[in-house]
Amino acid sequence: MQGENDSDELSSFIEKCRRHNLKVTPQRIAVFKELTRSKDHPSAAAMFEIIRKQFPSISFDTVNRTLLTFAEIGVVDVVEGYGGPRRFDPETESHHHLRCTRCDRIIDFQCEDYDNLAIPEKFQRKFTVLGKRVVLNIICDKCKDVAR
Amino acid sequence: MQGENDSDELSSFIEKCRRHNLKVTPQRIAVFKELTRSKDHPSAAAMFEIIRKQFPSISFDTVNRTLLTFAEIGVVDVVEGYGGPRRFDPETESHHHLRCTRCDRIIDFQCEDYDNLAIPEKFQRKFTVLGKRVVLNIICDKCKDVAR
DNA sequence: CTTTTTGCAAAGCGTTTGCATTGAA
DNA sequence: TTCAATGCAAACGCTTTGCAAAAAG
Repeated sequence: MQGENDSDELSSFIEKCRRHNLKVTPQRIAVFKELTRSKDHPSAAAMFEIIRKQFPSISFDTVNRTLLTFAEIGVVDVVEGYGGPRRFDPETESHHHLRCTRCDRIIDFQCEDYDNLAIPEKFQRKFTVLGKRVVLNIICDKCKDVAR
Repeated sequence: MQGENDSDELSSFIEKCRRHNLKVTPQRIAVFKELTRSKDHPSAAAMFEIIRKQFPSISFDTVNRTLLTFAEIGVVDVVEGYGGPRRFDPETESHHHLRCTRCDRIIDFQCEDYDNLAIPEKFQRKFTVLGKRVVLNIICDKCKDVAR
């Protein structure tokens, strides 16, 4: 059953590539599969380190470019950062973020109240509103106890 | 009256420096004054370009380091970014952001409904919650009409 | 066969660091 | 007089670019 889901996801990914005239290469499949596996918000470098274990000949460059390409077609999102390397979010459905200001960990969460937040009408008139996100800045459980 | 506010702000800035054992240098004052003037979300480079007009001998380095120091003591915030240079927010009171996904412009706005959003109790228990922000992703008025 | 993608290397930004000099307190 | 801050230059990290070789369609 999990196998079914995986291959469904893979098929619709391949379909998406076709729609965008992107060739389906082993490298792109490897990056995609790692994205579906990830529950994190990895940088390109982090993705590269994981993927190269299974695919030693892949280059950092390809991983990075693939992630940027995927961001353009909506396979990943780029998440908000505060100075470090660009980070990607495999979860493209609407959700919200806890962000530890000490260690930069980002934790996804769902919240209906936040999803249902009204967007002020004046903004809808003036702009094209693509989406919204609530970010809660926190000091996470791991960092809270560490002396400074 | 505006002058009164300015010198009030300056005095409390100087006071803040003293509390944090920071020396009050002409460079720091120049950066601070430019911050109070700014309604934008400038990068260190942008701040440098503006400040050097009034203070030609200041170095990029000092501007950058000063902004980082100010971020530590709460004179500025670092705002969420999506890959470009780190950007600073002179407005440190609670507010929310419109963010154009095309040109990266950030527009501040106030919204009581958003300010009043409850923070899920489970997060308050597990973490130290420092603050929250709603980010609305938009295509801004200037970018909307530009052909792509 | 054509066109995109890959891997590599170099270049390009932006940020950070080390250090001698300067200046605030 | 002391110690932090500044300016400069070099180092560093991350991202982007150009290009020849390889692979997808």
